Amino acid sequence: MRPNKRDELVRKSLQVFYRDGFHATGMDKLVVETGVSKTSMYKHFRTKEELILAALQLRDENFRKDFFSRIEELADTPAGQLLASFDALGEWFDEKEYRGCMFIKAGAEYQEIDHPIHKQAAEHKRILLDHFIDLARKAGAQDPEHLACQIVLLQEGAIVTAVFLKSCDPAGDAKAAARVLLDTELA
Amino acid sequence: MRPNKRDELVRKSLQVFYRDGFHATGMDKLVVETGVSKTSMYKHFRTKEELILAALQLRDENFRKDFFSRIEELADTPAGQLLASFDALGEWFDEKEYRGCMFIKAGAEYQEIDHPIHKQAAEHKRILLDHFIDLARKAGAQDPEHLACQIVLLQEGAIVTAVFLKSCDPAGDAKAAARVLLDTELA
DNA sequence: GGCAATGTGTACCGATCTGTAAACTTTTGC
DNA sequence: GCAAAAGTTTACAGATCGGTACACATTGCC
Repeated sequence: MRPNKRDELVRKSLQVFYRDGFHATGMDKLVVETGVSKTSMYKHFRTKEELILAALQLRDENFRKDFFSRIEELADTPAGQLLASFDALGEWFDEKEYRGCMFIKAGAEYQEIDHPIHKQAAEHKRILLDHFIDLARKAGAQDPEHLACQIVLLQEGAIVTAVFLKSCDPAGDAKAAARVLLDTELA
Repeated sequence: MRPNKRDELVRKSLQVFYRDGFHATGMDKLVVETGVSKTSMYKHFRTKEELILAALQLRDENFRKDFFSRIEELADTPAGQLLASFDALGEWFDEKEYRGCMFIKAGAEYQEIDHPIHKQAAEHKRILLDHFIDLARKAGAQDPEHLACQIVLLQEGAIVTAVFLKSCDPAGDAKAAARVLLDTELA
């Protein structure tokens, strides 16, 4: 089984885009950082945009897999998993390579709502929300959608705040808030 | 009192940066959009980065002035103002030019924590947090800092979510969550 | 062995990037 | 009224942008 060059290209491009941003990363830099020749890149992807979309798709798959499986490791009840999501986020924030959410940044650099990159970022957020709506329903919430939206608001807020205010404890504060909301909703 | 060209340049550059992003906005585009010649721009600002910093400073001043004064219009008690912040955000989200938070986007495009632009964005967030800590204290919270952090998490989450999930009601959901947290903290 | 797929290096295209030079025009203060 | 300040146009420098052309090397498979 040979290591597919295409996958390697996407995997490493993802790292560079995450570290340096999309507009700030030129194709020449990717040639150096990925070790894949430009000719080869353009055989796999017709444009830089297509490469970005592939990188975002990989990120989406990896993030959801890691995030959800970590949550399930940390708790085994739906309500517990809703809360455990903040512990999983906290672990992420503590990684020294943490640079915020790739999809928030993608949406920030490609702002037109019809832009494929923006739409892909929005879809990622939508899938996450749906997952937590499902968890909220299983937890027995009176209004699962409402509760899940609030949980997601706290998650997004923590993700953003963890970038700017390292002195705070966004994951801890968000978890405490989520616990109050959860108790209120399940009461 | 002649309209200062420099201020006009910063004001219009701010709009373009907000609409199109920082890396995606070249100086030549700014020449066209602001009507100020490039030579004149570089007389006022030695680099593009300095212009961005000036634009962010203007944004910081305007945002805080508008946000805080709107909050005080909507409520006259500290607790009421904490909640009213979400109504003010909701009004902002409904503007058709809404494109998310300028400082989140600045931090996303300039990610190194030592970068002047990143630091300026972080400072803006810090000032906002301090303001809400003050409000929480005046509202009689047991732990003003903790409550304010949670309020801010909800605000940031709503700001981000309003970009991606227009179908939801981030401001309303966040306000409802804030009310629960406030009642718990003041009980 | 041989062929096709997949990869490579290098050189290049036109456009755009930030930033500068020089000569000229308008506005402003006194 | 006049000089300094502030603004303008035009042109350009050097680098980098996304993307392509072409000739050559490596690999997997039968």
